[in-house]
Amino acid sequence: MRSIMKFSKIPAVTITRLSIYSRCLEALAQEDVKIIASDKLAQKCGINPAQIRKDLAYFGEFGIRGVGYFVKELLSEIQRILGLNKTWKMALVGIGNLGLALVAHENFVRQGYEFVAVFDVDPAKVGRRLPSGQIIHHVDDLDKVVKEKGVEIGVIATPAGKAQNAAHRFIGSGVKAILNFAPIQLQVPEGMAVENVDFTVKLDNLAYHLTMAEP
Amino acid sequence: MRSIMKFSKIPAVTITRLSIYSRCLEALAQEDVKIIASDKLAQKCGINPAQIRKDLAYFGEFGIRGVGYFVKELLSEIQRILGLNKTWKMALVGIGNLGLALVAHENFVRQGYEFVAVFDVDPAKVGRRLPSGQIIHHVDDLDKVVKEKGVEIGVIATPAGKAQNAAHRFIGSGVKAILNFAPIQLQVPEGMAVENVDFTVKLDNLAYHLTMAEP
DNA sequence: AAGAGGCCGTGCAAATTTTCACAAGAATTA
DNA sequence: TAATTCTTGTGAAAATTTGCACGGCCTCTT
Repeated sequence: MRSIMKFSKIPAVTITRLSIYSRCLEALAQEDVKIIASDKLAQKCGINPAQIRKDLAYFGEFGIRGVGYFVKELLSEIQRILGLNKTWKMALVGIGNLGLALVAHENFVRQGYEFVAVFDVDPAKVGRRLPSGQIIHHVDDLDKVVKEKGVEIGVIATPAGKAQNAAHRFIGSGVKAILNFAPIQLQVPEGMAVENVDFTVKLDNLAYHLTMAEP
Repeated sequence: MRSIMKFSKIPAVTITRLSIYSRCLEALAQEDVKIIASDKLAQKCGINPAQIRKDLAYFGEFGIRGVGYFVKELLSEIQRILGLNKTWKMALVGIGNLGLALVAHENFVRQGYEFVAVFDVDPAKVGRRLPSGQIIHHVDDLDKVVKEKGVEIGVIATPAGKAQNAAHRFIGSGVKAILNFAPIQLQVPEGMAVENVDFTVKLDNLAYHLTMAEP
């Protein structure tokens, strides 16, 4: 199955939606809902029901006709598809306000993501230990520490000016995926996966909406 | 012009890209670049040059054939389109690690966004003043304070369980746009704009990529 | 002043993504 | 067992989005 999937192209939006479905299913499981139909799930997610069924169809058949989907089962299938049946090791560069908040964020751990190393350039910070336990390393040691700890995902929470440099270090140390909070477009080689989290882009969307919606 | 635009449908992705162009243009202005061609800008943004020209074409003609775009001029036009020629007033609910980081984040101010009020439910927090100056109000006073201060955008940084409640309060007080950091799909009435910032969705994309790219 | 080279704006085709609509399978009832 | 009622999985159509390719305008050179 995996080997087939690997060559068929699945839209990025589908993966994003799978992730959203999993959030909804988690909530449903919490409420002790056993079975759900695509219509109901769609309503919860604000998505067309056919879309849900089609997204799932890329990966197999998980429902029962006339019945729906078993919540727990579907959740677990989606998590398997996304690759969440393991703990992913992350490293963070940039221990500012945002960086600290990220490390302290408990959602990550619940979802199977863990910060195993943190870095900064500020000599005043290097060597200190965070409340969550990690010792702050200097960015110059990134390559060494990343390899030692087997980091798989790099997280960049530096100011914009330092972000590309951080990216280069991650690239050099063999990390293949980067989550970037800096408001710039990182230049990375083919095959690297980069996801940007840019609050101000989202705010700009809202500002545009408000501006257009005005009377 | 505005009144024409209001009825023609512009794709949400276009707005998002405009926002990205503006980040790139800001960087170029910083480097004192005066003029840029769509090809160069496209390269910087990782986007097709025709796409850029087409996105801009929704709103007018901003370039000079045979020459390119004046960086500062185009930047200012895009900012005008997005509605950034004013300061937007935001309110934050949820003064946890993430909330604190957001309030302290200097990028917002630079981009024309300002937190004019902050809220929490924790009695231990209510009444205290943040380093950035805002006094923490109780969420029960949200309606009153939001109306007093003329808040236009609500930001939710609560745990998932409290997010829908926060949204209801914003809706009730007449706020028409919400930036949601909680990992749930908010239920809101027609006409409200909601943008979600969900780190773990982005991480799931990376996890999927890494899983699929494996040998 | 004419010619050459560069780049924007845009019609049109291609590709992608979403949505519809229905056959097929599962449970429930008579 | 047959009829009824659900809801999935999926082809095919519709809608949207992207990318090409070229006419037209601008500047610079000769």
